[in-house]
Amino acid sequence: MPRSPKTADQDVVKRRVSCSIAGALELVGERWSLLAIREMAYGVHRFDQITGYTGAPRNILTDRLKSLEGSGIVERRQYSERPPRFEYHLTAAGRELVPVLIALSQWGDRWGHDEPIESFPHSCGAPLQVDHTCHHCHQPVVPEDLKPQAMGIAAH
Amino acid sequence: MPRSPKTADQDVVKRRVSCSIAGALELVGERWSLLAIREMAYGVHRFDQITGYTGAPRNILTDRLKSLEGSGIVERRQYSERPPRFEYHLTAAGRELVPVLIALSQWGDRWGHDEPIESFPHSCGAPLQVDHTCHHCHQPVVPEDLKPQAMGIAAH
DNA sequence: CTTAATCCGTTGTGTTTTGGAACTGACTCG
DNA sequence: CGAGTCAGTTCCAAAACACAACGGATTAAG
Repeated sequence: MPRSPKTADQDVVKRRVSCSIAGALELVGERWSLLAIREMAYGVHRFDQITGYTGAPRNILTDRLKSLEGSGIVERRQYSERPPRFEYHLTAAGRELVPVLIALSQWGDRWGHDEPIESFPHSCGAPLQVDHTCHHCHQPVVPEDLKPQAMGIAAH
Repeated sequence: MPRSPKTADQDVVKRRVSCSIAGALELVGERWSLLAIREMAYGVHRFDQITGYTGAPRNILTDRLKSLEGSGIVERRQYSERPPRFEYHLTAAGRELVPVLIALSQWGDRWGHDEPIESFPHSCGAPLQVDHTCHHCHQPVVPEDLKPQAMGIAAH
């Protein structure tokens, strides 16, 4: 019986625009953006190096860096006057994307289709494996925590 | 002086292909993919509902779901025989993307350009704020942990 | 029985975004 | 001078995208 219990559907669009995930993806969800951010997090700050390491086409990277700068994620620092040259650095907002990168990398380690890669070592020496815990109750955050009644979703 | 200390640059491409972040982005980095995954994590499993909530064009969503199914992130379950109808569910791989979604949403809450949104409540009741800690040493993971000597990056 | 509506797509048609490669320009080094 | 570096820009073909319309299968309403 393909007939659902009829949910209010006027606000179909409301959820989309007022969602932090969609909002984040609007700023960093385009191709190459997160990879460029990864490079800067690694400590790579020069245009040519970023293109080289990410594989991003130069013109695309130009665009991405420009828009990331516009979003306050990247800061453009001039390091040479007379051939005007710039370095790209993460702002505080950019640095706070690192958990996203780490989460992606952990997932990629486990489920990516490429050969198994050695993961980063944490500063403690052990291979980094991140636990996600609630700041308040210190319990691990599980997938079901994303499935809340919040935002007026009828239970399906 | 725009002159770097000359680094070996033959393996410029090596890093890109052998990176778990890039690998993950190849599978879920396209537009609408993560939003569709978000919906399934929320418990929304039907085509029309997913298009409605995400705003993704139908044909694009068809593509995305197909490719996510091919990557083993989404499972297509038939729930009606004679008008053949399907539901889309996350696999284990898909469910493990939830930390990525949560990290993105936390970032979006703080830095997204839209109006401040109320965040999810955790199951403990408090507004969810996630701590990222090393599974071994239980220390918080900080941005600098991503900047390692690993992967043969010369210090810049 | 006829008409409308739901649900899940597919097709068709333009627009936008990409990717790749070549080109510019201002230097630097030997 | 000639080769090399660095950071872009420009050009163009190819791919991805958005929108709207169409379709078949079925159930609900009048």
